[in-house]
Amino acid sequence: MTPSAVSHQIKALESFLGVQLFERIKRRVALTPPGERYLLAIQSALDEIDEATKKIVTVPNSNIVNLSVAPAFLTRWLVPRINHFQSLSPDVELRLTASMSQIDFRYSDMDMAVFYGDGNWPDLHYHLLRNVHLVPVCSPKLLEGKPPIKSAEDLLQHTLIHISKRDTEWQSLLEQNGVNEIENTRGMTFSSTSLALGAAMEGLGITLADRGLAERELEYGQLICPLDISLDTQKSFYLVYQKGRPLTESMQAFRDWILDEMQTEQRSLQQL
Amino acid sequence: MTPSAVSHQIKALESFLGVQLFERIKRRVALTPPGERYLLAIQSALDEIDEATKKIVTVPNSNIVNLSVAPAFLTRWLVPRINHFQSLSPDVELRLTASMSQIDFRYSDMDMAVFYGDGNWPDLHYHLLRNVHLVPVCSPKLLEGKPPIKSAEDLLQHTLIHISKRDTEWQSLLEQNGVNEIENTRGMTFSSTSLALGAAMEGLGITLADRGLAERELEYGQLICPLDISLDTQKSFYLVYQKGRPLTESMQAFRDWILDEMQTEQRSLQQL
DNA sequence: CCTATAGATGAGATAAATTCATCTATTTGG
DNA sequence: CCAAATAGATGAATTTATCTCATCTATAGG
Repeated sequence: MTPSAVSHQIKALESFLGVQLFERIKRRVALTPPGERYLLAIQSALDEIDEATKKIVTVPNSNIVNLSVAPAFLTRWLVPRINHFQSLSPDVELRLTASMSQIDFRYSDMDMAVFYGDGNWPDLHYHLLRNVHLVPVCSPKLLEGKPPIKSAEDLLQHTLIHISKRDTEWQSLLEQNGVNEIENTRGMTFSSTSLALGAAMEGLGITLADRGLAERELEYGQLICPLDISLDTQKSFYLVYQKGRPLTESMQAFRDWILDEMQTEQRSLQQL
Repeated sequence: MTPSAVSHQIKALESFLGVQLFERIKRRVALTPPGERYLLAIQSALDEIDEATKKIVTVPNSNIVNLSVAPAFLTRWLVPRINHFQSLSPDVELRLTASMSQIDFRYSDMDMAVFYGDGNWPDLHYHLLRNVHLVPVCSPKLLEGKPPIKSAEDLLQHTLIHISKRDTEWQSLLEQNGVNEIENTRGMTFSSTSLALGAAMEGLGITLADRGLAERELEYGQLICPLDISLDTQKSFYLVYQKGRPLTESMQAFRDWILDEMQTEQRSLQQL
């Protein structure tokens, strides 16, 4: 709203009331005594409306949180830890939806979301959860009886597993590691990280995955890192929700938990 | 504002709040518990705004009352009594304007008015001041050396004085008193009651006047009633002012005085 | 079973609010 | 002392919000 709009509105209000609310003093304005009194009264009333609106919107007993989550993050990070959150907040009910797209909150029932992206959402609150570093992973079975992989170039001897709409990831990683001319390599494409990881675990090839999201498979030896290189995607997972929207206590509980959990993991990783 | 507009606004508010305020029960709506709570809080706040606005608008020290008054009423009833009002409310300044038309307050600086009419003004507050009964009046000089006036028909032997735009008054009076065929009688027309009364006092003819407005002239013998008949015009003088507009203390003082004065006069008349 | 009615919806019209361009008068800095 | 910057105001144009109108669905009443 511009100063011009404010000036128009003040003029209209003074005309409507038949009372001068401001005294014009050269290039300044000052409230008149009636203006002071009116301000106090109206401010109080508007504060009450604001308070009542906040109370009504933040329904205290709304224990449901609707979450739209990037699928890889959902299945590989969140779901395994959900029990920890529930044990801390037993009365909160998370309603989880996997979605690869970045929903538009205006046309959605979702309360919060986990986006994978660059964090450029001016209309949203967003909290960094974790940066994404992609590393090549494959089944140990893939390498049995095969020459060891010692360089990025050696990766090309195998099937590269891509994820739809993220074709550039492999190319970026290879280029960063000295492989400049990449011919049409043998490959296959899946529509999601989960599917790609599943295929990799079956020994169908090598895919790229965020180390943190594949850590359980890596721990159990279902997947291994055949080469110690990684790609900084310049993208991250973020917790996002609408600006200007009061959070229920359940939403706050979830936000606080997930940020704290990420910090705890971050500390653990730094100690290793 | 139509039900349709209300429905739209309720829908928008519920969407904005993310809370259902009304429960739709077939063809009825009922407030939900959150709706009840919100209503109480918002109603209270809006009442405060309304109160603050009323207080700010009713500037306590505005001692001026602008009045637009039907001319006959002004000159013949109000002006003679103005001193009484001033003695009771010495700090109130009445600014009086004579106007035969019924002003439109939206386009006028007037605070209050005295209208002559039928009292059908739905957008205004109106208080009955007095009913208007017209009686024929003339100067005693007119009748000197002439046959006495014993019936309505005898009135036709004299010049009838009309007031512009109120031509039907004479005709109505005569018809009500048995004079059915009225030829084009000799007459003259003036633009106001005051002028007509002035002409009657000069012996130019007989005019119709409200008994109360001509009472001083009748008292002093400047005018007499040549025949004891009267016309109920179905119109009255009313004090009027805008609905929804807070009255200053001066306006209230004037309203209370004039209504009280009229009641006092009414009692006096009834005692006679 | 038909008519009337409450509430809701979408489109168009109207009203209100805001922005933009410009002005005047004052303040500030060189 | 003068030029540039700035606060507040104004009018016109644009944008947004609100309201009305037409219509619909489902229910109630005669």
